Amino acid sequence: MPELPEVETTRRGIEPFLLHQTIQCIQVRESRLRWPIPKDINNKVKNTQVTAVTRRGKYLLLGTTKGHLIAHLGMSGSYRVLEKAIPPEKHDHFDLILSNGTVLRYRDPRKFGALLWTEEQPESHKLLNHLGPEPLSDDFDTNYLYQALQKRKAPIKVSIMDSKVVVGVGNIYANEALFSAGIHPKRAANRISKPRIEALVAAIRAILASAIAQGGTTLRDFSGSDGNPGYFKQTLHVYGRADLPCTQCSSPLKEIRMGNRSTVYCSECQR
DNA sequence: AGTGCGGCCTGTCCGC
DNA sequence: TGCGGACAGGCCGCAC
Repeated sequence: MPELPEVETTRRGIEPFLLHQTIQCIQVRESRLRWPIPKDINNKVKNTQVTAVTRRGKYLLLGTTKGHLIAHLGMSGSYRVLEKAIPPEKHDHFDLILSNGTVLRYRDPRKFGALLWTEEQPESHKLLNHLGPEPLSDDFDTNYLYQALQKRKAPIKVSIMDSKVVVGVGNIYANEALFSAGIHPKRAANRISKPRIEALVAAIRAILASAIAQGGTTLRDFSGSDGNPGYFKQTLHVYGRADLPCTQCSSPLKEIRMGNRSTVYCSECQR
């Protein structure tokens, strides 16, 4: 389940192989992803040059001389770089083939990922134009988050996972950030004091930044490997630890469902 | 406009 | 040991 750090690690891993290279074609074997890969995508990208490899939220953006490829890893997607084409395996849904022979191969068992094409500015695209600030940018600060939450009486956990509020905070890191900030996941978003919001902003930034830093060290070489940055060995204090002792106070962690998602917290440390 | 939920998909795990 | 079913989860798109 790629969270923002995994997506950023992927971006950094594939960028050196793609930048300034010419796309020869895209070979699609399975087009039925989250949305169908457009049938004419190959005509669009053929012979274009990659001018930028960027990220917005959990979307990867490949800028070319004619438009942008918008990619998403969904739940189980991964890219790897091959020096030359080798026989695809199960779930290897498409290859982006460069004119120098390098192949960017996409694998995604659950097919929740996406590959789309747009000729408008990607930030104007329907999938991106509603997105809130990047959690690691200067736009995401205490004042911003506090203001954004004032109209929301939904639980804080649901709110920070809403990409209109801030992008890239998935279930794992939402649990961890709330534990770190000492905030109960069910607390109404508009009933949290500014100092506590400040702690939450700091927690979100710290956790994501640390995971990205570890991704950078974990991932030596995107070429040849399975392309999966895998799970960072980052210590998870609550996620996946239901009924185990709190790392801070030793009382057993509780698990509830919120919006059909696993939510783990310490009822002593989080209020 | 904010909120809640269905649906997409398949590997993994659990209970019988 | 085999098998069916629940579960996991990002996030859009729709209903309320």
